Amino acid sequence: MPHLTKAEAITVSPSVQSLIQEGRITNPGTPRGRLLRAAAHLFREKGYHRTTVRDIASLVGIQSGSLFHHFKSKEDILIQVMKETILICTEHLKTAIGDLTEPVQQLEALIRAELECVLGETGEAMTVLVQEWTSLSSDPKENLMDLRQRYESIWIQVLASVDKDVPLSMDPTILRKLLTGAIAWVINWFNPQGTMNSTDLAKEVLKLAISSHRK
Amino acid sequence: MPHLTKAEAITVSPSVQSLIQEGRITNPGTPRGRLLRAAAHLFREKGYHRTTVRDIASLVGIQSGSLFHHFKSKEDILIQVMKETILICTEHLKTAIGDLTEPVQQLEALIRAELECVLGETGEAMTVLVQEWTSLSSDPKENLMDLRQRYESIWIQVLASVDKDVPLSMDPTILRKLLTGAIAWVINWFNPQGTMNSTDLAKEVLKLAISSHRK
DNA sequence: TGCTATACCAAGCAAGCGCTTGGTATGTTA
DNA sequence: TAACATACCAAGCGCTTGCTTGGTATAGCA
Repeated sequence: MPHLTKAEAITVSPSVQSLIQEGRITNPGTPRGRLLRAAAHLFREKGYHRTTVRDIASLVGIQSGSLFHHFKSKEDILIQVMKETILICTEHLKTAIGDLTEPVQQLEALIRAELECVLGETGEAMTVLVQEWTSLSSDPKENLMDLRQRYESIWIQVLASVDKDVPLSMDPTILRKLLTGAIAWVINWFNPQGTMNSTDLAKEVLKLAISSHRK
Repeated sequence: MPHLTKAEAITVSPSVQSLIQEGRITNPGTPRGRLLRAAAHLFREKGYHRTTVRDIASLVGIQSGSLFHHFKSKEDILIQVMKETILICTEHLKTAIGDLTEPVQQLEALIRAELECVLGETGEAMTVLVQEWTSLSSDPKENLMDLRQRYESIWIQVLASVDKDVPLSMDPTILRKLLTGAIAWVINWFNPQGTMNSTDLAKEVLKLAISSHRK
């Protein structure tokens, strides 16, 4: 990400495109959208606190002060990044399931989708979302909590349907929390350019969840 | 942790006590030790970057400047906290295995021990250790990497011996990475005061690892 | 052509940050 | 008892931070 200019073509998936058209997320072609992309990138690279507003501004080629024409504070940027990240990832989950009917296949699709979200451009935002949770004021917190809830409900629903089919090793709620951690952590060790791709990794994670083991 | 005074009795486990006597970690009764404990506590509570040297100093009741009599920089404090945390947790792993001979029992003991480390006082330090890894200069990094390697080798050894006994669902190296994430994440959702204690949780995590499932 | 909204710059302010300095009190050793 | 090491204080320096201010250029619309 050398520099974000107006000329740069922004390619997004169809599902994200519909989110833009509905006005649910910012168009990445607009100045505001470019700033959000730059912020997400930097948050991921060096974390929220070590990223300065000057860093973000210079990445899109404007002065740091001009940034506050688009956002009312640095925290506001974080909130927007978090919000749009959840929306995009929720959309990814939905399209990943698509018209798959087999529960286990749905689960594998969910795992792969979440892996790609974590490894993707806004990966850090998901971690930051938890890590910086305490530093948010309560108003945006509720909004985000609601969005996160919808995201999680997709998981719980699929896990429950898998459970009826192939008994899971444990309660879906706890399993989901453990999987969340396992998946979120891959950002710290997994190299998508290595011999193993995200599809392979998804199959491994699936093995964690599905097992015929029973106490 | 209202205030750390000299008078306060410091109770530590026998294994940690031997580490102190060997001079491998700082005595928590000394000023330096009290500062390290305060720092670990604050790093866990609000992260490394949001913790100021003034925060740490005021928690032990000294001026912020006096802190630099004991440590040459804030980063130095982080390094020491990381170092001692790994040493203590490695010791916990060893004593957890104890004289257990059954590999699966050893694995369960390891899981419980790591859970207690993560949920314990220095829990954040383990996360910070990864999160702030990039902000360290290369010299202390190598030292810490070596300590971490020894910690991980205990896990890999036990997992390999389990594999011979009860086939694991996947390669021990990958399994360990996934488990690391699952366990590290519990800090974000698990309440040790709830109906489920860390021993129960350890049994659940064990189920993730052990299964008769094979592709 | 004038009006307004958008997008930005140049300059800088107030607060907070890590860290330094010069000095003091206390206890230990020679 | 002199010399020294340890543990600290009081004051503040230089820098970075998020953010503000007053003003300008451009474009669409009336």
